[in-house]
Amino acid sequence: MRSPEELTIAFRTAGLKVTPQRQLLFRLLHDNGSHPTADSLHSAATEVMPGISLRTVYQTLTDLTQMGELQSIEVGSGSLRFDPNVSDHHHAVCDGCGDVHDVYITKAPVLRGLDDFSVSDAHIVYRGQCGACSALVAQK
Amino acid sequence: MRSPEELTIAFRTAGLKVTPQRQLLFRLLHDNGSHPTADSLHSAATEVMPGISLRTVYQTLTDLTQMGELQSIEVGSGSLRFDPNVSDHHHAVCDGCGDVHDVYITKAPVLRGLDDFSVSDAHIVYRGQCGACSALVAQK
DNA sequence: TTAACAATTAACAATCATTGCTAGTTAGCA
DNA sequence: TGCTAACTAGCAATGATTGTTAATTGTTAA
Repeated sequence: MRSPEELTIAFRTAGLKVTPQRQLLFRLLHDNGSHPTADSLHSAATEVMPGISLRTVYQTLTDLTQMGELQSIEVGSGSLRFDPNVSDHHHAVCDGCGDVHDVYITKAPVLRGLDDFSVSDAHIVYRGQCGACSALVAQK
Repeated sequence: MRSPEELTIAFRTAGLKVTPQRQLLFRLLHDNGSHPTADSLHSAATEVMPGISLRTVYQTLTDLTQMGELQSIEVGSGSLRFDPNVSDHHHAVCDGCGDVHDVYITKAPVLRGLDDFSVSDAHIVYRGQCGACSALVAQK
């Protein structure tokens, strides 16, 4: 995802308006590696701007996703998560704490059973235990 | 997933009861490669047994999943899908018709960025166009 | 700088998938 | 056959997300 300044230009160019609410969300999302949900973003936004609507957060997230500035991922936590990292990567979810980590593939998997299907995208979700949670389990 | 007959034994052994509703669902799921949702299964079940509750379908799906007879997958369609194929495999989703296909990996991907994370499971979702949908697009 | 207009916001209702609860029914063992 | 725990159906409740709308506010062009 581009910087708040660049997004401001991009939104205006697309005929969209740049409001204080959106600028705040641009800032909260920029370089955010926590893979937040709409709700957690709304909470963070409320700290700075009390009264901001959850609906507005959803709307902005949808806009950003449609513009390709944000990637939405589903990791089985019940709600969508948003990732400002739109490079080609995958995710590892800790079954202990639920945290989501970025993962990169250096060699793509070899497939069988995809005859007659043209793949445009692939996304891998790894599950397991992160370092901190492994340590917790081991100490018990 | 095992055969309806084997599941009957397994359920009784686990202290669970085998009702007509459950037997019907065992049959509807056995060798079912359509990756149905709870709702589509309920529709199919209703054809045979009018009045069967959606709640009962959910309950049985949960039981089967907990017993390891069923795998539940999320492919971004809004609702969970269930797969009686519990072998180690992945899925390809057609962006045209939404159909889900089974995919097998012959060589696992090589990773970067997973230091300090122990992986217990990985699931890949491929997106693209199935053969039939590719043909439709081409003819336009 | 201002007027005009389309886009946005907040609030609230509505939807969809799923789970919780409960009274009545039933499978399966003794 | 009778008992009891498990199951079913029905309905309420939840959580995430989207639809709607009246009032507000960016943005652009004069």
